[in-house]
Amino acid sequence: MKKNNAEVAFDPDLYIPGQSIDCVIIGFENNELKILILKLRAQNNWVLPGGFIYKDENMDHAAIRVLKERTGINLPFMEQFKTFGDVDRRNHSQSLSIYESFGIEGPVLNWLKQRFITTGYLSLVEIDQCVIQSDGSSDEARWVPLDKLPDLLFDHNQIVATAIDYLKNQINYLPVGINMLPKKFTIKKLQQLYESIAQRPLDRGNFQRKILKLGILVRHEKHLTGGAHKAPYLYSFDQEKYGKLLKEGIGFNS
Amino acid sequence: MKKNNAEVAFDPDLYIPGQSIDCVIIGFENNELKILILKLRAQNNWVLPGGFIYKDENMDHAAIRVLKERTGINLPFMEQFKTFGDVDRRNHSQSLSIYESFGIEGPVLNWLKQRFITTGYLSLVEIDQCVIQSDGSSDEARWVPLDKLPDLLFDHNQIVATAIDYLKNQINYLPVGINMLPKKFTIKKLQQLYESIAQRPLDRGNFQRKILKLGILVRHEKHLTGGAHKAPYLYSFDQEKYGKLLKEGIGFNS
DNA sequence: TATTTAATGTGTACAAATGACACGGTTATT
DNA sequence: AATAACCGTGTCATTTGTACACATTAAATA
Repeated sequence: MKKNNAEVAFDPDLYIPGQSIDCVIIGFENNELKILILKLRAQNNWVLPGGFIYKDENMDHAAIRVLKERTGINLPFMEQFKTFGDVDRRNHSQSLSIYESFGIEGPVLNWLKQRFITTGYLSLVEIDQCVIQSDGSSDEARWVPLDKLPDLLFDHNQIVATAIDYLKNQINYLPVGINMLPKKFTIKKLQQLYESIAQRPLDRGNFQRKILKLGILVRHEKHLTGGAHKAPYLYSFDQEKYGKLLKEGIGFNS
Repeated sequence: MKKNNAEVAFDPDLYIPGQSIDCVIIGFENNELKILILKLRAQNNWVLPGGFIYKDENMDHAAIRVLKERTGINLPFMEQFKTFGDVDRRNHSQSLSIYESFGIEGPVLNWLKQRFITTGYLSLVEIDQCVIQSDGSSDEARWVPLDKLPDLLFDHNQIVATAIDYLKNQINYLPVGINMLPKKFTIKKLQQLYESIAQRPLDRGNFQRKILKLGILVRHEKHLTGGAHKAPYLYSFDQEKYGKLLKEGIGFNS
């Protein structure tokens, strides 16, 4: 089997053994939250974008780099949410067949066969702005709604669930709006985003009053829709004010 | 130098390399939060109770075992709060002199010299009930108020700070009262505990109303104080109700 | 041009929670 | 008997949450 660049370049000696990173990349499309998953090359196995940590690399940096390598997505920051350390979190026979299909053997195989503890990182992104470019380890990428997630490898379904739970809890401290929506958006879109995270409907009038009162939105010229109705205004975030506000938390009730 | 049991027994092959656990044990005494720290044997270096993970051991279990080994404290559960993965989180020359003073050399020394990523666990305890029994790695244990913490080794001060922050944030979901107070306690004590976590004074009347309304306290016979005043009532928790309530969260404002 | 449609801005009314403070009753000590 | 400090509860103004309503605006289209 022909080895591609990704395989040839993989030198386990460069990485911390037994420690990995998995990324939960969350976007918002069609009024629902979606997760980015990858199909491993030449297999029918779906996984989260993940990888290993260089021996001379901070873990937070590894999360950013790993995501960039696997998907081409370049983010300045990712949020650590939990470390998963159960012995049996990887199903061993499952792993073996994966490595086999990659044509992996010898010391590299042994390195990969060891037990791994993984740290979950999450990030909120605008799906439209993500141009997925695989490094060869996967041959398909897909944005999947939460309720349509397939069975992922290992404990990755649980990692996603934990991330979503974390997002829901930390909604007031994470840059939800500014990261997941296009620069300009309608208040309705923003409300729908909050609703899909909080998993409950919010009152339009109250939401509007509250979000405008925060003073973090800038109103723009009107939106030109194709609908037979008044076009909604477009807004964008006042980045500076938004950033300051996030530190104390935005007072939404999840 | 005579080797004690702890050293002789230490076989790095049993442990996952490069991965450690550090425990922030939080108690309440003299109306302030205190942290348990250990002084390394034959040194003037203070650290959090910490250790390594067996290759066939879940990480959550390792936290419980490590604490038991280092301090004799046996807890059924600990809460993971963050993983620390900066390259320079251990000061290297500092580490070396420590290992030297333990008489460590050869493969064990090399194993310990590697970079470590550590996962922080915290637990809330009743200080009176903790009988500290060292495994020999430390020769003194001390409960230190937060504002009097000395400089700890490595990034342990930062780990403590992160734990306290986590506790403050999760106050409504952690078994604060039931773990840190004796079985029977006065409402005033409970209030002081909450105040020391929230780091702000609470109104007595409102606190009393709120906590009683939760229906998780059982009132007992009166307290016999030595004070020249009406004795306060003693309460204990209705464990079952308290447990249920914690899942949805107790509505205190930190 | 008139009509339809949906977005917008605002009003209101009620419930619930918060926060600050106060009052009278209790009981061991002095 | 006086005192000290606790206990339970009351009050009341303020804020916040929640649900619903209504009039206005502007875009598309019939």
